[in-house]
Amino acid sequence: MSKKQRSMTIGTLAKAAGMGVETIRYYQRRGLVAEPEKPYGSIRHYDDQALGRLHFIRTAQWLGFSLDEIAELLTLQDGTHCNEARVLGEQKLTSVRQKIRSLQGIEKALDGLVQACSAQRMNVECPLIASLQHGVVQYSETETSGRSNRG
Amino acid sequence: MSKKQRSMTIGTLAKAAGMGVETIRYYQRRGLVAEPEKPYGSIRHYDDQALGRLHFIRTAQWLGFSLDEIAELLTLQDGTHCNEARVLGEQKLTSVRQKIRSLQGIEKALDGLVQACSAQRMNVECPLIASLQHGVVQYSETETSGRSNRG
DNA sequence: GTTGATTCCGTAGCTGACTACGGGAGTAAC
DNA sequence: GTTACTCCCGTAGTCAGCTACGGAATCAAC
Repeated sequence: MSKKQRSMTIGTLAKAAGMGVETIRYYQRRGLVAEPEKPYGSIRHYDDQALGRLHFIRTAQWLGFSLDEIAELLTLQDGTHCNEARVLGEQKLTSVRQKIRSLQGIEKALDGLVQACSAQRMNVECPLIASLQHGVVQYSETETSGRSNRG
Repeated sequence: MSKKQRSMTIGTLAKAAGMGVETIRYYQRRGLVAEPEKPYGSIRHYDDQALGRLHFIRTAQWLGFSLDEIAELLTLQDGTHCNEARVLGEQKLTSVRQKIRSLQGIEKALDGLVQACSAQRMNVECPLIASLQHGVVQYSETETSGRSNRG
């Protein structure tokens, strides 16, 4: 059960984790990964636990968690806060499903417009442009792309 | 067929379009909407065409177009470039469908984890946290959320 | 004719997640 | 023992799409 305990420099660690050195240093500044002690006048060394932490972050990011949320997840890391973790997961799941619904609305609208464009032959007006101009597209106010997608 | 040609100040226009004055001025700087002539020592006035332009931008944004892409769409505005517009629409449609697929993968993974958390009763380890730690979640490398979603 | 809101305009700040730069120190290869 | 890479560290820049600030001019109401 004991993984080999490599001792890596930050560059090696970055390569192993598939990310840049600067990214790791950025996570350190954000407090997401620890900065190991620096031997007197030497260079820091990282072990597989550090690598595991980076995988944790990557996977959580993929699941849609922000770095702030990941920091929160990491405080629950001892595994004894399953309820809290589950709540965070459920919230994320809700927002993911919301995004999917929004995107499906967009897909439908866009598909209709593209198909109308393909069908159009001799008409002067382009259906896609026309619908943007005249507001034919009806969208539900559940934003996904475009403005204020940083909330 | 003639819409009433209101003459609006930028504030009124902003209200009508449901956006802030600063946003409109930002679009002007980006060249997305024109800045009307300013009467000698007076204030600029906007008509319904300007409002239409803002609706165009909003709707295109909702469809997933960036402001740069919208600028491109606006050059096709005369309606005679249906092919070009359709190609842009198809590209966007492809990326929207890609995003949906990614999100569905995420939804599935997250749903599994949340359900495992709900089912878990006396076990010490939280399934969500554990899977982040040990990399149980397998994700396809079609990124949607998280890192480098600014490409 | 004064108060108070709005416009004008340039410039600067915000968010999130990086990414780059620069200069000095440490380390590895030959 | 020199060359060339890598590390360290702080600070600053990037991207997209806004949002805010500040000071002067203009306009609307009373």
